[in-house]
Amino acid sequence: MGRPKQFDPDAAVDRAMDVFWRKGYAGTTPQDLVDELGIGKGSLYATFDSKRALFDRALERYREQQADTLARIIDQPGPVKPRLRAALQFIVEANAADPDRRGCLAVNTAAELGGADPKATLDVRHMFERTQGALEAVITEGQRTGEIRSDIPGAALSAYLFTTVVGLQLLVKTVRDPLDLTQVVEAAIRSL
Amino acid sequence: MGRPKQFDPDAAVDRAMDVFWRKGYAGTTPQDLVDELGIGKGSLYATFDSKRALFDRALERYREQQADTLARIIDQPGPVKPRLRAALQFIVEANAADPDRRGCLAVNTAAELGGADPKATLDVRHMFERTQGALEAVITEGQRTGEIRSDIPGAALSAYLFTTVVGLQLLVKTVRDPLDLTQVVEAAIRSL
DNA sequence: CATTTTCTGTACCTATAGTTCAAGAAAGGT
DNA sequence: ACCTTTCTTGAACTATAGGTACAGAAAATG
Repeated sequence: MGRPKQFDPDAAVDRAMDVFWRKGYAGTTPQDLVDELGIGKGSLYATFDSKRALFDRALERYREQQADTLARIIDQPGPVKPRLRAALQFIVEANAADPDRRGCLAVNTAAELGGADPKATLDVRHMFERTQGALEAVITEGQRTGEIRSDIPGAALSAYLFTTVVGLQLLVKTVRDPLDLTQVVEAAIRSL
Repeated sequence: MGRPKQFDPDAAVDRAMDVFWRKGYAGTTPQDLVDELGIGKGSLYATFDSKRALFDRALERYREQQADTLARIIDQPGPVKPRLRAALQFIVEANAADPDRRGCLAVNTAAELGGADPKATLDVRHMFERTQGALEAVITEGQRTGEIRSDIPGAALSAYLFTTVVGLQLLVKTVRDPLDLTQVVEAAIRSL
Protein backbone atom coordinates (compact mmCIF):
# COMPACT_ATOMS: atom_id res chain seq x y z
CA MET A 1 0.00 0.00 0.00
CA GLY A 2 1.09 3.55 -0.59
CA ARG A 3 3.58 4.73 -3.13
CA PRO A 4 6.65 2.52 -3.41
CA LYS A 5 10.14 3.99 -3.12
CA GLN A 6 11.55 5.33 -6.35
CA PHE A 7 15.03 4.20 -5.40
CA ASP A 8 16.58 1.12 -3.91
CA PRO A 9 17.63 1.86 -0.33
CA ASP A 10 20.23 -0.88 -0.38
CA ALA A 11 21.80 0.54 -3.50
CA ALA A 12 21.74 3.95 -1.84
CA VAL A 13 23.57 2.54 1.17
CA ASP A 14 26.15 1.14 -1.24
CA ARG A 15 26.74 4.56 -2.73
CA ALA A 16 26.80 6.18 0.69
CA MET A 17 29.41 3.65 1.73
CA ASP A 18 31.51 4.81 -1.14
CA VAL A 19 31.23 8.46 -0.14
CA PHE A 20 32.11 7.82 3.48
CA TRP A 21 34.93 5.62 2.33
CA ARG A 22 36.43 8.41 0.28
CA LYS A 23 35.74 11.37 2.54
CA GLY A 24 35.51 9.97 6.03
CA TYR A 25 32.58 10.48 8.37
CA ALA A 26 33.12 14.09 9.42
CA GLY A 27 34.31 14.96 5.93
CA THR A 28 31.04 13.90 4.33
CA THR A 29 28.25 16.45 4.15
CA PRO A 30 24.54 15.87 3.61
CA GLN A 31 24.95 17.64 0.30
CA ASP A 32 27.64 15.16 -0.74
CA LEU A 33 25.19 12.38 -0.01
CA VAL A 34 22.34 14.01 -1.86
CA ASP A 35 24.58 14.53 -4.87
CA GLU A 36 25.96 11.01 -4.95
CA LEU A 37 22.82 9.11 -4.06
CA GLY A 38 20.78 11.10 -6.54
CA ILE A 39 17.82 11.48 -4.19
CA GLY A 40 16.33 14.50 -2.46
CA LYS A 41 17.15 15.50 1.05
CA GLY A 42 13.62 14.66 2.11
CA SER A 43 13.93 11.06 0.95
CA LEU A 44 17.39 10.84 2.43
CA TYR A 45 16.34 11.76 5.92
CA ALA A 46 12.94 10.04 5.73
CA THR A 47 14.68 6.80 4.81
CA PHE A 48 17.84 6.91 6.88
CA ASP A 49 16.97 9.22 9.79
CA SER A 50 20.39 10.82 10.19
CA LYS A 51 23.82 11.02 8.70
CA ARG A 52 25.09 8.89 11.49
CA ALA A 53 22.46 6.19 11.07
CA LEU A 54 23.29 6.02 7.39
CA PHE A 55 26.94 5.73 8.23
CA ASP A 56 26.20 2.83 10.54
CA ARG A 57 24.35 1.07 7.74
CA ALA A 58 27.17 1.79 5.33
CA LEU A 59 29.64 0.29 7.76
CA GLU A 60 27.50 -2.80 8.14
CA ARG A 61 27.23 -3.07 4.38
CA TYR A 62 30.98 -2.87 4.19
CA ARG A 63 31.32 -5.67 6.67
CA GLU A 64 29.18 -8.02 4.59
CA GLN A 65 30.95 -7.11 1.40
CA GLN A 66 34.47 -7.40 2.73
CA ALA A 67 33.82 -10.62 4.60
CA ASP A 68 32.80 -12.13 1.28
CA THR A 69 35.80 -10.83 -0.59
CA LEU A 70 38.34 -12.00 1.93
CA ALA A 71 36.69 -15.34 2.56
CA ARG A 72 36.60 -16.07 -1.16
CA ILE A 73 40.33 -15.61 -1.48
CA ILE A 74 41.33 -17.35 1.70
CA ASP A 75 38.99 -20.32 1.67
CA GLN A 76 40.50 -22.04 -1.32
CA PRO A 77 41.90 -25.52 -1.49
CA GLY A 78 45.64 -25.95 -1.67
CA PRO A 79 48.65 -24.93 0.36
CA VAL A 80 48.17 -22.28 2.99
CA LYS A 81 50.87 -19.73 2.32
CA PRO A 82 49.86 -18.95 -1.26
CA ARG A 83 46.33 -18.35 -0.06
CA LEU A 84 47.49 -15.91 2.57
CA ARG A 85 49.83 -14.25 0.12
CA ALA A 86 46.97 -13.83 -2.34
CA ALA A 87 44.86 -12.18 0.33
CA LEU A 88 47.52 -9.63 1.24
CA GLN A 89 48.50 -9.06 -2.34
CA PHE A 90 44.87 -8.40 -3.17
CA ILE A 91 44.90 -5.43 -0.78
CA VAL A 92 47.98 -4.04 -2.45
CA GLU A 93 46.68 -4.44 -5.96
CA ALA A 94 43.18 -3.25 -5.28
CA ASN A 95 44.57 -0.01 -3.94
CA ALA A 96 47.12 0.33 -6.69
CA ALA A 97 44.18 0.27 -9.08
CA ASP A 98 42.11 2.74 -7.07
CA PRO A 99 42.79 6.35 -8.04
CA ASP A 100 41.28 7.48 -4.74
CA ARG A 101 43.40 5.18 -2.59
CA ARG A 102 40.49 4.67 -0.26
CA GLY A 103 42.20 1.95 1.73
CA CYS A 104 39.81 0.10 4.01
CA LEU A 105 36.68 1.71 5.42
CA ALA A 106 37.02 -0.14 8.70
CA VAL A 107 40.62 0.98 9.13
CA ASN A 108 39.75 4.55 8.19
CA THR A 109 36.91 4.50 10.67
CA ALA A 110 39.13 3.08 13.37
CA ALA A 111 41.51 5.97 12.84
CA GLU A 112 38.81 8.62 12.77
CA LEU A 113 36.40 7.44 15.43
CA GLY A 114 38.24 4.77 17.35
CA GLY A 115 38.54 5.58 21.02
CA ALA A 116 36.18 8.53 20.76
CA ASP A 117 32.95 6.97 19.51
CA PRO A 118 31.93 3.83 21.40
CA LYS A 119 29.49 2.46 18.83
CA ALA A 120 31.89 2.88 15.91
CA THR A 121 34.73 1.48 17.98
CA LEU A 122 32.71 -1.64 18.75
CA ASP A 123 31.57 -2.12 15.18
CA VAL A 124 35.08 -1.87 13.87
CA ARG A 125 36.38 -4.12 16.61
CA HIS A 126 33.94 -6.81 15.59
CA MET A 127 34.95 -6.56 11.97
CA PHE A 128 38.57 -6.82 12.99
CA GLU A 129 37.93 -9.80 15.21
CA ARG A 130 36.12 -11.54 12.41
CA THR A 131 38.94 -11.05 9.95
CA GLN A 132 41.55 -12.03 12.46
CA GLY A 133 39.53 -15.15 13.19
CA ALA A 134 39.50 -16.07 9.51
CA LEU A 135 43.27 -15.68 9.39
CA GLU A 136 43.65 -17.76 12.51
CA ALA A 137 41.69 -20.63 11.00
CA VAL A 138 44.00 -20.74 8.03
CA ILE A 139 47.11 -20.36 10.14
CA THR A 140 46.27 -23.15 12.56
CA GLU A 141 45.49 -25.31 9.55
CA GLY A 142 48.96 -24.54 8.25
CA GLN A 143 50.48 -25.29 11.61
CA ARG A 144 48.82 -28.73 11.63
CA THR A 145 50.16 -29.57 8.20
CA GLY A 146 53.58 -28.18 9.05
CA GLU A 147 53.46 -25.45 6.43
CA ILE A 148 53.65 -22.77 9.09
CA ARG A 149 55.99 -22.41 12.02
CA SER A 150 54.64 -23.70 15.30
CA ASP A 151 57.02 -22.02 17.70
CA ILE A 152 54.60 -19.08 17.92
CA PRO A 153 51.03 -19.87 18.99
CA GLY A 154 48.44 -19.63 16.22
CA ALA A 155 46.52 -16.91 18.05
CA ALA A 156 49.58 -14.70 18.38
CA LEU A 157 50.72 -15.37 14.85
CA SER A 158 47.35 -14.48 13.39
CA ALA A 159 47.15 -11.34 15.52
CA TYR A 160 50.52 -10.46 14.13
CA LEU A 161 49.53 -11.15 10.55
CA PHE A 162 46.36 -9.16 11.01
CA THR A 163 48.40 -6.23 12.29
CA THR A 164 50.34 -6.39 9.05
CA VAL A 165 47.09 -6.39 7.09
CA VAL A 166 45.93 -3.28 8.90
CA GLY A 167 49.29 -1.61 8.37
CA LEU A 168 49.09 -2.36 4.68
CA GLN A 169 45.60 -0.90 4.41
CA LEU A 170 46.94 2.27 5.92
CA LEU A 171 50.17 2.50 3.99
CA VAL A 172 48.59 2.07 0.57
CA LYS A 173 47.13 5.52 1.14
CA THR A 174 50.40 7.37 1.49
CA VAL A 175 53.01 5.36 -0.34
CA ARG A 176 54.18 6.53 -3.75
CA ASP A 177 53.27 3.27 -5.43
CA PRO A 178 51.24 0.67 -3.55
CA LEU A 179 52.93 -2.09 -5.54
CA ASP A 180 56.12 -1.31 -3.63
CA LEU A 181 54.40 -2.95 -0.70
CA THR A 182 54.63 -6.28 -2.42
CA GLN A 183 57.95 -6.75 -0.69
CA VAL A 184 56.15 -6.37 2.63
CA VAL A 185 53.68 -9.04 1.62
CA GLU A 186 56.55 -11.34 0.72
CA ALA A 187 58.36 -10.69 3.98
CA ALA A 188 55.18 -11.31 5.93
CA ILE A 189 54.54 -14.63 4.26
CA ARG A 190 58.12 -15.74 4.61
CA SER A 191 58.13 -14.98 8.31
CA LEU A 192 55.22 -17.36 8.94
CA MET B 1 57.82 47.74 19.25
CA GLY B 2 54.12 47.21 19.33
CA ARG B 3 52.23 45.19 21.80
CA PRO B 4 53.86 41.84 22.47
CA LYS B 5 51.94 38.59 22.08
CA GLN B 6 50.09 37.55 25.19
CA PHE B 7 50.58 33.88 24.42
CA ASP B 8 53.34 31.63 23.15
CA PRO B 9 52.57 30.57 19.58
CA ASP B 10 54.68 27.43 19.89
CA ALA B 11 52.82 26.37 22.99
CA ALA B 12 49.59 27.08 21.14
CA VAL B 13 50.69 24.81 18.30
CA ASP B 14 51.36 22.13 20.87
CA ARG B 15 47.86 22.37 22.20
CA ALA B 16 46.41 22.50 18.70
CA MET B 17 48.33 19.34 17.90
CA ASP B 18 46.62 17.71 20.80
CA VAL B 19 43.17 18.74 19.62
CA PHE B 20 43.73 17.55 16.06
CA TRP B 21 45.18 14.37 17.44
CA ARG B 22 42.06 13.64 19.42
CA LYS B 23 39.41 14.84 16.98
CA GLY B 24 40.96 14.61 13.54
CA TYR B 25 41.21 17.44 11.06
CA ALA B 26 37.62 17.67 9.87
CA GLY B 27 36.38 16.88 13.35
CA THR B 28 38.09 19.89 14.87
CA THR B 29 36.23 23.20 14.82
CA PRO B 30 37.61 26.69 15.25
CA GLN B 31 35.65 26.84 18.48
CA ASP B 32 37.43 23.73 19.74
CA LEU B 33 40.71 25.46 19.05
CA VAL B 34 39.68 28.69 20.70
CA ASP B 35 38.55 26.79 23.77
CA GLU B 36 41.68 24.68 24.06
CA LEU B 37 44.24 27.31 23.15
CA GLY B 38 42.65 29.86 25.42
CA ILE B 39 43.00 32.71 22.94
CA GLY B 40 40.45 34.70 20.99
CA LYS B 41 39.43 33.87 17.46
CA GLY B 42 41.06 37.03 16.22
CA SER B 43 44.44 36.08 17.62
CA LEU B 44 44.02 32.57 16.33
CA TYR B 45 43.55 33.64 12.74
CA ALA B 46 45.94 36.56 12.90
CA THR B 47 48.69 34.22 14.08
CA PHE B 48 47.98 31.06 12.11
CA ASP B 49 46.05 32.27 9.04
CA SER B 50 43.74 29.30 8.72
CA LYS B 51 42.69 26.09 10.34
CA ARG B 52 44.58 24.21 7.71
CA ALA B 53 47.80 26.19 8.16
CA LEU B 54 47.62 25.53 11.88
CA PHE B 55 47.11 21.87 11.20
CA ASP B 56 50.19 21.83 9.01
CA ARG B 57 52.19 23.37 11.82
CA ALA B 58 50.78 20.91 14.31
CA LEU B 59 51.78 18.05 12.05
CA GLU B 60 55.29 19.41 11.76
CA ARG B 61 55.44 19.80 15.50
CA TYR B 62 54.39 16.21 15.83
CA ARG B 63 57.15 15.12 13.50
CA GLU B 64 59.84 16.77 15.62
CA GLN B 65 58.42 15.42 18.82
CA GLN B 66 57.95 11.86 17.64
CA ALA B 67 61.28 11.66 15.90
CA ASP B 68 62.86 12.48 19.24
CA THR B 69 60.86 9.94 21.16
CA LEU B 70 61.51 7.08 18.79
CA ALA B 71 65.16 7.90 18.27
CA ARG B 72 65.73 8.01 22.02
CA ILE B 73 64.42 4.49 22.45
CA ILE B 74 66.01 2.97 19.41
CA ASP B 75 69.45 4.58 19.49
CA GLN B 76 70.65 2.86 22.60
CA PRO B 77 73.73 0.72 22.99
CA GLY B 78 73.29 -2.99 23.34
CA PRO B 79 71.69 -5.82 21.40
CA VAL B 80 69.32 -4.88 18.63
CA LYS B 81 66.20 -6.90 19.29
CA PRO B 82 65.53 -5.54 22.78
CA ARG B 83 65.81 -2.03 21.41
CA LEU B 84 63.26 -2.74 18.71
CA ARG B 85 61.01 -4.52 21.16
CA ALA B 86 61.16 -1.53 23.48
CA ALA B 87 60.13 0.78 20.66
CA LEU B 88 57.08 -1.28 19.73
CA GLN B 89 56.17 -1.94 23.32
CA PHE B 90 56.32 1.78 23.97
CA ILE B 91 53.52 2.32 21.45
CA VAL B 92 51.39 -0.29 23.16
CA GLU B 93 51.95 1.05 26.65
CA ALA B 94 51.62 4.71 25.77
CA ASN B 95 48.19 4.03 24.34
CA ALA B 96 47.18 1.74 27.16
CA ALA B 97 47.85 4.70 29.44
CA ASP B 98 45.99 7.19 27.24
CA PRO B 99 42.28 7.40 28.07
CA ASP B 100 41.64 8.96 24.66
CA ARG B 101 43.48 6.27 22.70
CA ARG B 102 44.71 8.87 20.28
CA GLY B 103 47.07 6.50 18.49
CA CYS B 104 49.50 8.29 16.21
CA LEU B 105 48.69 11.62 14.60
CA ALA B 106 50.55 10.70 11.42
CA VAL B 107 48.66 7.45 11.09
CA ASN B 108 45.36 9.14 11.82
CA THR B 109 46.12 11.77 9.23
CA ALA B 110 47.12 9.15 6.69
CA ALA B 111 43.75 7.52 7.19
CA GLU B 112 41.78 10.74 7.03
CA LEU B 113 43.58 12.69 4.32
CA GLY B 114 45.83 10.17 2.61
CA GLY B 115 45.11 9.89 -1.08
CA ALA B 116 42.76 12.87 -1.06
CA ASP B 117 44.97 15.72 0.13
CA PRO B 118 48.35 15.92 -1.64
CA LYS B 119 50.12 18.10 0.91
CA ALA B 120 49.06 16.01 3.88
CA THR B 121 49.86 12.83 2.00
CA LEU B 122 53.37 14.05 1.30
CA ASP B 123 53.96 15.23 4.85
CA VAL B 124 52.88 11.93 6.28
CA ARG B 125 54.87 10.03 3.69
CA HIS B 126 58.01 11.86 4.76
CA MET B 127 57.40 11.11 8.39
CA PHE B 128 56.85 7.49 7.54
CA GLU B 129 59.99 7.31 5.44
CA ARG B 130 61.98 8.81 8.23
CA THR B 131 60.76 6.31 10.78
CA GLN B 132 61.22 3.42 8.42
CA GLY B 133 64.76 4.63 7.78
CA ALA B 134 65.50 4.63 11.49
CA LEU B 135 64.25 1.08 11.74
CA GLU B 136 66.31 0.08 8.74
CA ALA B 137 69.50 1.41 10.30
CA VAL B 138 68.96 -0.72 13.36
CA ILE B 139 67.96 -3.77 11.37
CA THR B 140 70.96 -3.70 9.05
CA GLU B 141 73.14 -3.27 12.13
CA GLY B 142 71.54 -6.40 13.52
CA GLN B 143 72.04 -8.22 10.26
CA ARG B 144 75.76 -7.40 10.34
CA THR B 145 76.15 -8.73 13.86
CA GLY B 146 74.07 -11.77 13.06
CA GLU B 147 71.33 -10.92 15.55
CA ILE B 148 68.77 -10.61 12.78
CA ARG B 149 68.02 -12.97 9.92
CA SER B 150 69.71 -12.11 6.67
CA ASP B 151 67.61 -14.16 4.28
CA ILE B 152 65.32 -11.16 3.82
CA PRO B 153 66.94 -7.90 2.66
CA GLY B 154 67.18 -5.19 5.30
CA ALA B 155 65.04 -2.81 3.29
CA ALA B 156 62.22 -5.30 2.95
CA LEU B 157 62.48 -6.37 6.56
CA SER B 158 62.32 -2.82 7.84
CA ALA B 159 59.40 -2.02 5.54
CA TYR B 160 57.71 -5.03 7.03
CA LEU B 161 58.47 -4.05 10.60
CA PHE B 162 57.28 -0.54 9.91
CA THR B 163 54.01 -1.93 8.57
CA THR B 164 53.60 -3.68 11.90
CA VAL B 165 54.27 -0.44 13.72
CA VAL B 166 51.58 1.31 11.72
CA GLY B 167 49.17 -1.55 12.30
CA LEU B 168 49.80 -1.33 16.02
CA GLN B 169 49.18 2.40 16.07
CA LEU B 170 45.83 1.76 14.47
CA LEU B 171 44.79 -1.24 16.51
CA VAL B 172 45.44 0.36 19.88
CA LYS B 173 42.44 2.53 19.09
CA THR B 174 39.90 -0.26 18.79
CA VAL B 175 41.19 -3.16 20.80
CA ARG B 176 39.66 -3.86 24.21
CA ASP B 177 42.96 -3.63 26.00
CA PRO B 178 46.04 -2.35 24.18
CA LEU B 179 48.26 -4.52 26.35
CA ASP B 180 46.83 -7.54 24.53
CA LEU B 181 48.93 -6.37 21.62
CA THR B 182 52.07 -7.26 23.51
CA GLN B 183 51.83 -10.69 21.93
CA VAL B 184 51.99 -9.02 18.53
CA VAL B 185 55.12 -7.18 19.58
CA GLU B 186 56.68 -10.43 20.69
CA ALA B 187 55.76 -12.22 17.49
CA ALA B 188 57.16 -9.35 15.44
CA ILE B 189 60.49 -9.40 17.24
CA ARG B 190 60.76 -13.17 17.09
CA SER B 191 60.16 -13.18 13.37
CA LEU B 192 63.13 -10.91 12.73
C1' DC C 1 -12.63 6.13 -9.42
C1' DA C 2 -12.15 7.71 -4.48
C1' DT C 3 -9.34 7.02 -0.69
C1' DT C 4 -5.56 6.29 1.79
C1' DT C 5 -0.90 5.87 2.22
C1' DT C 6 3.59 6.71 1.26
C1' DC C 7 6.73 8.90 -1.42
C1' DT C 8 9.29 13.26 -3.45
C1' DG C 9 11.17 17.80 -4.04
C1' DT C 10 11.59 22.31 -2.19
C1' DA C 11 11.66 25.62 1.10
C1' DC C 12 12.85 26.53 5.41
C1' DC C 13 15.17 26.53 9.97
C1' DT C 14 18.78 26.98 13.66
C1' DA C 15 23.41 26.49 14.80
C1' DT C 16 27.86 26.49 13.62
C1' DA C 17 32.08 26.61 10.39
C1' DG C 18 35.52 29.35 9.04
C1' DT C 19 36.94 33.86 8.63
C1' DT C 20 37.22 39.04 8.80
C1' DC C 21 37.05 43.45 10.99
C1' DA C 22 36.64 47.44 14.20
C1' DA C 23 37.89 49.36 18.25
C1' DG C 24 40.67 49.41 22.02
C1' DA C 25 45.14 48.03 24.86
C1' DA C 26 50.06 47.58 25.61
C1' DA C 27 54.56 48.44 24.31
C1' DG C 28 58.60 51.33 22.06
C1' DG C 29 60.26 55.64 19.77
C1' DT C 30 60.63 60.69 19.89
C1' DA D 1 53.07 62.88 26.67
C1' DC D 2 52.14 61.46 22.09
C1' DC D 3 52.49 58.58 17.97
C1' DT D 4 53.15 54.39 15.82
C1' DT D 5 53.01 49.74 15.77
C1' DT D 6 51.43 45.37 16.93
C1' DC D 7 48.53 42.86 19.61
C1' DT D 8 43.72 41.53 21.75
C1' DT D 9 38.92 40.76 22.22
C1' DG D 10 34.63 40.05 20.54
C1' DA D 11 31.10 41.19 17.33
C1' DA D 12 29.85 40.45 12.71
C1' DC D 13 29.44 38.04 8.40
C1' DT D 14 28.61 34.55 4.73
C1' DA D 15 28.03 29.90 3.69
C1' DT D 16 26.98 25.58 4.92
C1' DA D 17 25.84 21.66 8.24
C1' DG D 18 22.37 18.92 9.59
C1' DG D 19 17.76 18.41 9.77
C1' DT D 20 12.42 19.48 9.59
C1' DA D 21 8.04 20.69 7.53
C1' DC D 22 5.13 21.04 3.81
C1' DA D 23 2.58 20.65 -0.36
C1' DG D 24 1.74 18.09 -3.63
C1' DA D 25 2.27 13.62 -6.70
C1' DA D 26 1.98 8.79 -7.34
C1' DA D 27 0.70 4.26 -6.34
C1' DA D 28 -2.03 0.46 -3.97
C1' DT D 29 -6.58 -0.75 -2.15
C1' DG D 30 -11.45 -0.95 -2.15
